Amino acid sequence: MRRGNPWICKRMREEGMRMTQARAIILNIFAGNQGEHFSAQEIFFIAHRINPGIGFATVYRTLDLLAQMGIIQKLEFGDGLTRYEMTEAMENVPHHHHLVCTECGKVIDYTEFTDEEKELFAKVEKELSEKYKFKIKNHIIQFCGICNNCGERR
Amino acid sequence: MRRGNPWICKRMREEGMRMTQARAIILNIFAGNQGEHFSAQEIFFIAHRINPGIGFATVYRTLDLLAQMGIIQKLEFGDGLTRYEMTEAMENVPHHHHLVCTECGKVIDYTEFTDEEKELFAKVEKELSEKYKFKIKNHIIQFCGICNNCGERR
DNA sequence: TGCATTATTGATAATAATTATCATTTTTAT
DNA sequence: ATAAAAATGATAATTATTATCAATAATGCA
Ligand SMILES: [Mn+2]
Ligand SMILES: [Mn+2]
Ligand SMILES: [Zn+2]
Ligand SMILES: [Zn+2]
Repeated sequence: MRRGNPWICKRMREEGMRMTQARAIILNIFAGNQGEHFSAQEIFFIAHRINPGIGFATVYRTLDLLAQMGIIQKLEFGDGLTRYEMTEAMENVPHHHHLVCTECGKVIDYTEFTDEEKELFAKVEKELSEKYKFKIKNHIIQFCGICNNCGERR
Repeated sequence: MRRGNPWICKRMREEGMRMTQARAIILNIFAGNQGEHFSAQEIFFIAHRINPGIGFATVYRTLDLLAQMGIIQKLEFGDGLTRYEMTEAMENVPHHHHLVCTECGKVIDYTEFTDEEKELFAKVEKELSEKYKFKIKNHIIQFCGICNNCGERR
């Protein structure tokens, strides 16, 4: 079986870690499902279908590891589950923000940013960094409200 | 004992709910500690000091209720605990965003927004609302990174 | 290719946060 | 004061996540 993105393999080897079957499978799940926001359970079930030997603990460990490495990012949308998606450090992953429906939990990604928006954000990050001596690595932006569906059935 | 903000009492009565001791105590904790981000446990311990009869379940129920009413807001900063703060629907609560240290968990509130920033945000919300038919109620904005303290000890 | 070393795994138990249950107590309107 | 209903607190039950540890698989080298 192909053992996933060579860049990731290299980074792992450099830190004395190994590219294992379980890790490759989980990475593939993320790579093959752009735009999804997976919980540990969801990853477990999908991985389990591919290799029924895989255990729950490994899923949690791998998610932690990949998050540490900056390959995936932890997200919480208020439904009590931690969710994960690939970061834009990975190729083909566009920068995006989220719309979260507080009624049904639906999450919409959007990627349309005006130049004005991008510039302003860069400026704000720079100012905050300096003012608070804070090394900003990324931002999480969610607009919370009521989605199309939930709005209608009122 | 004073039974808290009349506006909140009124809203509760209107929906057939009652302004109870426990609720008043918890509301007071929030009102008296602007800028804190309390977990259920923290609220429980403080409330317990004021009235040792108060129970854990009531704390959870009250936090849920107040969040439903839009008086407090749920926040998750990635430390596994759900936290709460008063919303700007309450008087004396300024609109603000968060800086979150991914190393030690420290959270900084900041309230300095330029007019440019505010205008742009209003515009973006409006455009998103229309494009995705999404009633936006509020937004959660966090800049994640490494705080002053954690940065130095590297 | 076979082997030794050691990171990783899977099964399982342990934690810890949150939710559900239900008899008892408060609140509120009369 | 009283009756009806909402709310509470003690406690058990769930549920997500972590820790443990013997067994397994990945890696570098002979
Ligand atoms: Mn997303
Ligand atoms: Mn805050
Ligand atoms: Zn919805
Ligand atoms: Zn820090």
